[in-house]
Amino acid sequence: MSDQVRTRFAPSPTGYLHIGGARTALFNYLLARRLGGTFIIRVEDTDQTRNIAGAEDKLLDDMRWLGLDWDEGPRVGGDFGPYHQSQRLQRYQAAARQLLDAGRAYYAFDTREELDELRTAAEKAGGSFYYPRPDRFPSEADAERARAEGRPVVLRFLYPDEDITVRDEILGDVTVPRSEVDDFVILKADGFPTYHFAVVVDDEDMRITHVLRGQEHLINTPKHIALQRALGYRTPAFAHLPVILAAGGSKMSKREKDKTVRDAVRDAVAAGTLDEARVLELSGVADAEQLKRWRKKKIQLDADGLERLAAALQLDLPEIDIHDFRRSGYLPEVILNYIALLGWSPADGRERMTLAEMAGQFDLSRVGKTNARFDRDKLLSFNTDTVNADPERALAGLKDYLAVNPASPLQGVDEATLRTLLEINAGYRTYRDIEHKCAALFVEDEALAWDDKAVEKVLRKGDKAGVTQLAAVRPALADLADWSPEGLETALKQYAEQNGVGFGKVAQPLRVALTGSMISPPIFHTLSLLGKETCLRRVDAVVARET
RNA sequence: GCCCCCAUCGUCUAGAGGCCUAGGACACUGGCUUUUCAUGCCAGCGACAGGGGUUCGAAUCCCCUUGGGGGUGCCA
Repeated sequence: MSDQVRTRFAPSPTGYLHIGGARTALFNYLLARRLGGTFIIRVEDTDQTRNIAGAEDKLLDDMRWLGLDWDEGPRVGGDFGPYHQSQRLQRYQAAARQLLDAGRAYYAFDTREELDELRTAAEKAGGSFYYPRPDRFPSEADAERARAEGRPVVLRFLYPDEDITVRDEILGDVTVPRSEVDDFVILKADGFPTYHFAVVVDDEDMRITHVLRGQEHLINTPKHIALQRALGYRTPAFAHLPVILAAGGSKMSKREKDKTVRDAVRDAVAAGTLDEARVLELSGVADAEQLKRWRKKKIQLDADGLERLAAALQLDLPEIDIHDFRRSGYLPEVILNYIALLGWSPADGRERMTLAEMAGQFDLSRVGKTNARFDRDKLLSFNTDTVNADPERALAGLKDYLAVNPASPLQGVDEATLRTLLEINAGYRTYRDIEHKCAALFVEDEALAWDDKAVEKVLRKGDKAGVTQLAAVRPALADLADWSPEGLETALKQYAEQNGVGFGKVAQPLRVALTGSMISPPIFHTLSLLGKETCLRRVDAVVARET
């Protein structure tokens, strides 16, 4: 069938899969699945200065983790490859030759400096830069000469003298005036194609029928249409997706992480909990001068530096990349479900859907036009429900969480205990929550984090009532043989009753003494998991210290 | 500056001229459950940006204003 639907997701290997990229990938996936078509991944690695080693693998791993399987592309191959633009250079050169021969493209030799100058001048004059098309196009010999002289040689497209209308499946007809587009570069000086050119050639070669991408590409689309016409290609259907914005209304970007850390560092240094030298060491920047620049928002820290600082400050970084959400303890199907709703609403009005259910009813006509803000609370809510609904799924998810969080205190905990943890934490929101809540059960006594407010309120307040209570209940615990949650419950409730104290008066001091905080799993499980010996040791230590 | 896109509760959205005294979800507030934190259950609060038209009738159509977003690269 020649009208087989073919969609593609075309990321650049510059980092992890971004949440916005994931949404674009998802919609392309859903459209292909819904229409019984083919979903393709193509790697757009034409900017040699921006490619990051290892990024492609991470990106594809994130796609796999999400469950967005592709039918053609890297790792799986296909009949329309290669699927890396860097391996398709001959194709672009051939297409460029075709345009050159047809008089639809011409050589240009301007240097960066010359172009910058023209741009600045145009800006000063209050207008947009517009490449001045020469009266006579340089010849092949001129190009040779320029090359010999060491000038950059690029190829520019002769943009047609007409307004071009994009028929967008979501936005409707959008006309971009001819005056807004100039003779843009299609082949760079290094012989690589520009994005605009590569996209057009590849989409044709790969028989792409539907191009779904972010709205930031809308203005570029006339360039692609003009190119397609000049080359005699088909023009696929276009659909420009609304942008996903951060809660504050700006674009979701790594900058948010930077800001979070910068603010926290400032506060910590002011409070004296973190010193300058340590900041410099953790940040990973070369010297104090660079650190100063970072403080002034002139530069951004790299991911590792941000991670180290966040860890030192016990700070949770805002999630931006899919990998961030994975590390924070969200389930992939939840993320997909949530981001699908950012811009799309199913006809049946349901909100909770599996990938297959979404694919069963995805429809471009139900994709909205307005930008959507990312709401972590709603994502959290979805995750809470999903993770608490299916114990087996939750266990697998927890194992995955541990696989990407090597420093987790839960590392090395056996499966039976993990199951118990899941059970006694029923109602948890993310795996990170379980980790926070249960860390005290798996760290050494010396490593316990003491919450001053908890100690004050539960142990010291009222003439050390809590400490007194601890000392009083201690013998009962020491005498107890059955250290199971049930045995503990029987014994402790009996103790409370016999001594005429509210159960909370017994449980809370124990909680703080054993975990250093007012937040923990149910008290009987906390005791049981910790083991009798550890419990008595921690109680004794607190009683000794606070008396 | 110029060009393009957008505009319903705090947020995501339903709504395609009368079905809307505008529905749902999340958040928020109050109550209940509870040994902590969560979860759960119940109830409540809460929007058609403003102004002009068109029409018997407008959240829905048109125009203007305002606001938001995007673009203006040999980045994608």
